[in-house]
Amino acid sequence: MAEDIKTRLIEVAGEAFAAKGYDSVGIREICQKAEANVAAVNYHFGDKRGLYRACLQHAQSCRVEGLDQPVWPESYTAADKLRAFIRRMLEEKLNPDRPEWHQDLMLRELSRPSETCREFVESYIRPMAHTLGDIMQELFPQQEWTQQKWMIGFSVVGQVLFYQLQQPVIRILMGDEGFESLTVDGLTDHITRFCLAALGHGEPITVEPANSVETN
Amino acid sequence: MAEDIKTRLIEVAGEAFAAKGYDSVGIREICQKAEANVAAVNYHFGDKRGLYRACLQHAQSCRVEGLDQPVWPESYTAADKLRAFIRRMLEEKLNPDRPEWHQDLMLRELSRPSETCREFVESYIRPMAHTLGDIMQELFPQQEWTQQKWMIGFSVVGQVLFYQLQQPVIRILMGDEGFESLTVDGLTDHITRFCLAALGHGEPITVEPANSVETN
DNA sequence: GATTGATTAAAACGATCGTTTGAAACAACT
DNA sequence: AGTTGTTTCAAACGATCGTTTTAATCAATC
Repeated sequence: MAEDIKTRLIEVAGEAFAAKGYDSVGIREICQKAEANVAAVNYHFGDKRGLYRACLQHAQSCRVEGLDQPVWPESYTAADKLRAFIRRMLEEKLNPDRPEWHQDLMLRELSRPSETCREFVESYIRPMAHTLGDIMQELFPQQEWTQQKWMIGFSVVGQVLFYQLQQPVIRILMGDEGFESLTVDGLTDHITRFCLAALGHGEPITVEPANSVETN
Repeated sequence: MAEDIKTRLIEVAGEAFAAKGYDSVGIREICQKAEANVAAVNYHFGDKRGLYRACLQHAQSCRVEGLDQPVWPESYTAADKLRAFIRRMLEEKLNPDRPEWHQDLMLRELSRPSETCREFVESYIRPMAHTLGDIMQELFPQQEWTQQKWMIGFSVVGQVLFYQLQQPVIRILMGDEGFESLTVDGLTDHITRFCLAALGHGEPITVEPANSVETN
């Protein structure tokens, strides 16, 4: 566990907030896990809301690089960029160097309208949308940015986010072994080919016979 | 407002639970809006959790027909069925006859593992997955049901759910007018064509020049 | 009209919530 | 050693939580 109390509190509280929600976590529960006194929260963060804000800020500051202003290799085609974009989104959830609660907390904040939500969208989501929009522009150079391109972007991101937001459902539907047979490589490949084919920039999905994993 | 207190409590509490979460809503707040006494909750539902369960049950019992065991017209091709499936999923959110909180509450319950979540998946989601699986089977008759077909199904559903789960983000990204320019018809058409093209059962998406709505 | 059972109402219960208090512990410097 | 400023601690604060209690109200039956 971390040495200083402020860090410990943020890590413990962030995980709890992400898992159960702001109101469902008491500061006594947090402080007990963080081996701190209850007054530590108010002393270091002002109040509970301040601790929550600190968690959110910490999660945002640790976000994965490469989604907002990525630097692609020269040789990359638009298809390669799309594949890299999708992979990085998927990796963001599974990155072992980063606690899971970071993105969980941010996704929780994004799911309901608030001032924090707006700030997050502008500083975090909007650049991603711009990156994806540039890739789209490369796929359809002659066109303007219309409602349809928003929908295409949402089709890409929606597929990726499904595996992060609906994890419990997937686990029940596919079973534990079926769920754990999903890999970043496999998902990246599927989603990328699915999207490219839909956009006329790749061969349609070909269904292959049952492989080693039987998911019934 | 409804006549009997039990119904009023369920409607008021369900809306609040769906919007803010179980722990963030007090029974005094609920009873005030429902014009009931605080003791009414414990009298009619045992305790707060009982009221919550009643809300969940009510939401589930009012679910839209046609997703679990749909009856397609004889003339429908697999593509037609897929389109109808997607449309009904989209309509489920926008159905004016049904309060929004019904699906919001269910989606909230589905987002975290619990016994209720498992029951919901088995009674509500699994049949939908089966319906979608049958459509897939019709598109690829010779194949067996493998991990890949799960991923294809998730690609379909993920696109639809995005518009329900990420509504605040979409609203901020596209702006209010841009968001409100999205129609069930338009979304159904886009997602259906996107999926069919990806699966090699339709022409790829063609990007058209800017239409009447400028969403920048 | 009295009685019975079901429902509503006001008040209070103990528990827990976020927060504050005031003193103790600690470190750094004169 | 003494002083100063910072951090930690146990205890308690008032407020609110879900729940219970007790009495009042109502409807129906004898």
